[in-house]
Parts: sequence; structure tokens; C-alpha cells
Amino acid sequence: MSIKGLFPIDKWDFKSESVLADLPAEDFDLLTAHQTEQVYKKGEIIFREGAYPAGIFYIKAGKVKKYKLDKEGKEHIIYVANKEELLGYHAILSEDRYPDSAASIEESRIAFIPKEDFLAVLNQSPVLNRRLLKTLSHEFAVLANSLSMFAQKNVRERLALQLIVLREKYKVNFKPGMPVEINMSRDDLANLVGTGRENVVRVLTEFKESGILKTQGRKIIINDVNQLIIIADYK
Amino acid sequence: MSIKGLFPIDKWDFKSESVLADLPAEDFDLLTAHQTEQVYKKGEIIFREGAYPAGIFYIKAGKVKKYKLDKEGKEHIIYVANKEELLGYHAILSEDRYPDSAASIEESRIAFIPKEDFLAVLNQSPVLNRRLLKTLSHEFAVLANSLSMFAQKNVRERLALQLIVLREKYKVNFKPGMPVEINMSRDDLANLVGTGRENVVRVLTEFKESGILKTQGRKIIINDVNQLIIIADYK
DNA sequence: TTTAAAAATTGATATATCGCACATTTTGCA
DNA sequence: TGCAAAATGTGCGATATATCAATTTTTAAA
Repeated sequence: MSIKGLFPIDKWDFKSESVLADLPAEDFDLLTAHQTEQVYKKGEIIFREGAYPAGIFYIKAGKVKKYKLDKEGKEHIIYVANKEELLGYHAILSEDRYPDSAASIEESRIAFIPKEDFLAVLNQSPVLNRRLLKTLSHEFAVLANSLSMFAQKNVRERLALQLIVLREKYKVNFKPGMPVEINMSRDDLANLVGTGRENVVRVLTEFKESGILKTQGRKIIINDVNQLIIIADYK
Repeated sequence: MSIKGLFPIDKWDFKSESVLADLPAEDFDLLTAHQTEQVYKKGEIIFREGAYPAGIFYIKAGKVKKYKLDKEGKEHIIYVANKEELLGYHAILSEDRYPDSAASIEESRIAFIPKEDFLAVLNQSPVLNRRLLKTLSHEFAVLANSLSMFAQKNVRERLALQLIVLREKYKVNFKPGMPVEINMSRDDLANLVGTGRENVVRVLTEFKESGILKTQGRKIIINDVNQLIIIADYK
């Protein structure tokens, strides 16, 4: 039985809404009453898997990778979070430790909100409750997608898909109509796709030869997203 | 940098708490006021990915697989849900369609709760809100684990891990101390591990020869869980 | 601008696992 | 209980990907 065409890849929802949007002013003020802001340099760690959470983070500017380390210390990137996204709330809600680590992949400005404030607002705000439930269940769907993609697609197809997703995330840095530059190390890209650096380079070269994209040093500029969609969705 | 030993696999939390436990009687009664019960035969589909949700499901007895289909119709099992677990609430909370499909893997007795009742209780019950947030964020952690496991472990290691997890789920069917029988088709097992049936059979044979387990027809009886833990955690 | 260190790229080889074809066993139904 | 269909198990060639080593390019600091 085939469900071909039921969920074409170009209809997927890559964008994540801000959890804090539409929050009543009263709740928002209470939530941000004791926030402190910090600039994280590229590569700086925000929190570590296994640590107990002291609060949540709100990305005001920049990009953050959420990742897990295997026993040899090789990292696998689970998600790239963009500005205006909330970070580190899973650990508090699950009453457990951080399930993953977070580090900035470019210089980022991030606000810290103490656990007490977050829980206080959570206890009084139906809107925040509803919004978090929506966000979490949406995240579940995205993660489930990634998981089955991993089981069913090869490196070439996975890289194509990640490039499409990353293009959306880097779009916000550029004017509409301008070509979008993905500025990410091959190592991070490899850890996101779940393969080695060398394999990413090889597939990237292949894409370059097909005219799908071009590279300028570390930067990747996508010329033909449709071609990527076809590749990612092929199997 | 190594985090060796930080999260030994035998300390992982495989069990999922019932979302409905500790729910105030009032909320529970309202939630179950219009529930209807149905017996699903082995293999019967409960809901399909992409459909709009009409309500949620509560597994009273049996086991259910949550899965996604690729374009050729090959399924990838994301999760095996046990009795006393809630099903299908992601779609309602995310205000979207089902992100995956669900089907029984053994004869199951399942209650259906209409969407309206679920949302009504959600609007009035802080306990249910809190519990759902906890469950969803826990699910996220479990899924993130699966994802990074996929990226970093081979078929042998993944199968070992899934056998450990399944053993926990099948435990409830047997008396303490009695050997636990995992009764699952090789196809389902392969779709859970993310490989082909043949590869599962090959690794299973290998495990059998090492005295880790034995098989009786379709049934798998684990003799040496510790050995499995070592294998799953090896890399 | 120069230069050293870091990152990216290319090549070659080893290895896991995929997927087909076929044999065997088990299961459930008449 | 017997039988057909379904599920399981086995062998093997093809292939994608991992891994190691060496080279080139880029980056960022002096």
C-alpha cells in the first residue's frame, strides 16, 4: 500500500512559531521580570545533557544547536534553533535533567529566565500552558519525521532535506529575493545529517556539479531548491 | 571529550507513566463520560497519518505500534505503546493532523474519548495540563534518544537496545521471575529497528548462538539482559 | 600582508548492510 | 488433523557508507 503524495515534502512545516507570541502582557512581564541577557560566542555551550535545569533560555538573536554526544564524544545534532525560540524547557517540564546539550553555532544573544518565574507563570497562565502543549506536540511530530527519515533515507537524501530546512532558518538573515547563504561548518552539517564530514563534502560537490548550489568558502548558496526537494523526497 | 558513563543504558527510563494516573475523580469522570470501547484485532488500524483527529484513545489492554509509512508503503515503527497509555493526543494538541499511524500488534481493548470531552477537561484541569506537559517533554527525550541512537549505532546495537525496551513492555504479561516472552513478528521488529527482516534474523541467530536468548517460533525469550546492555551500549 | 592553525577536500580501501532468490518452518483455518 | 498461506531463515552478490591518510584551501591572528 502506498501513500505516495499524501505528504509531499514541500508542504512540510519547517517553521517554528515563537512560544511567547500572543502571551498576555501580564504573563509576559512576569516571565521576563528577572531575565538576564548574555552573549554567547560561536561554539559556546549553553547547557549540558544530564545537568539539572536552573531556568529556560530565549534566543533573542543568533542560532543554537541542540545535540547529544555519544560515548566517544562525537556529537549528533538533533535540532537547529533559530532566534525567537525557547530553549531548555523540556527538562523543567519533565521534572528531569536536560535530555540534550545546547551550544551556539554563531554569536547569539540569549536571555535566561529563572525556573521559578517560568513555573510561576505556568501555574497561572492558560495561554502559556496551551502554547507549550502545542509546541511540544508539534516538536514531537518534527522529531518523529526526522527519526523515520533516518531509517528510510540515505545520506544524499538526508543532506538535501537538511539543506532545505536550513535555508528556511537562514532566510531571516537576508532580504527577500536575495540568495540565502547557509553559513555552517561541514562538521556541524555532518553531525546534523548523521554522517562524516567527508561524506557531506562529497555529496555537496555532487550538488555543486549539478548546479543545485555553489559554495564560497564555508558558505553554501542554494540556487535550485526544487531540485533539492526532488532529491530529498525521491524514495 | 568523553561523557562515558554519564548515562549508562541500564539507568535509562523506559517506562512511561500513565497520563491519567492521579487525575482528580471529577476530571476523570468528565473525560470518560462518553467513552466507547472497542476490541482491535491484531494488525487492525486505529488511526492513519494525515487524518484529522476526532478524539483520543486509551489502551485498556494490549499493545499498539505507532508508525510512519514511506512512499513505497514500507513502515517505520516509532514507538510501541503499552496498556494504560494514551494515544492520538498529539494531533489534537498541535491543532493539526495525525503525525503518525497506529495499529494494534496484538488483540487490544481500546477506549475512544471524543475530542470535545478531552478539550473540555483540558480547559478546566491544571492537573491534566501539567501531566500532559510532563508526558510530552518526556516523550521528546525518549524520541531524541532514538534519533541519536539511529545516527550512531549499527543494526546489532540497535536491535539489542530494542530487545531490552521490548522486554520491559512485555514484562507486564508475565509473573515476576518468569522468563519474559517477546511475541513480535520479525517484520515488526525490523521496522522498529529500522532495517530489513533478513538482518534482524541474522543478528537474532547470532544472539541465540551466544546464549543471550532463545526463540520458540515467533517468540523471543531473553536469557541474559546484561549481555544485551553491554552490546547496546558498546559504542 | 604574512603566516600558522583550522577547516575543507580528495583519494583509496575496508566494511556493514541491503536486497534478491530460494529453502524451510510455523501458523491458523478448513 | 491436514493443508495452504504466511512467516521465518539462509546464502550471496551489489552497494552505500565509514574510515584512514594526505593535500589543499580558508580563516583568523600577529
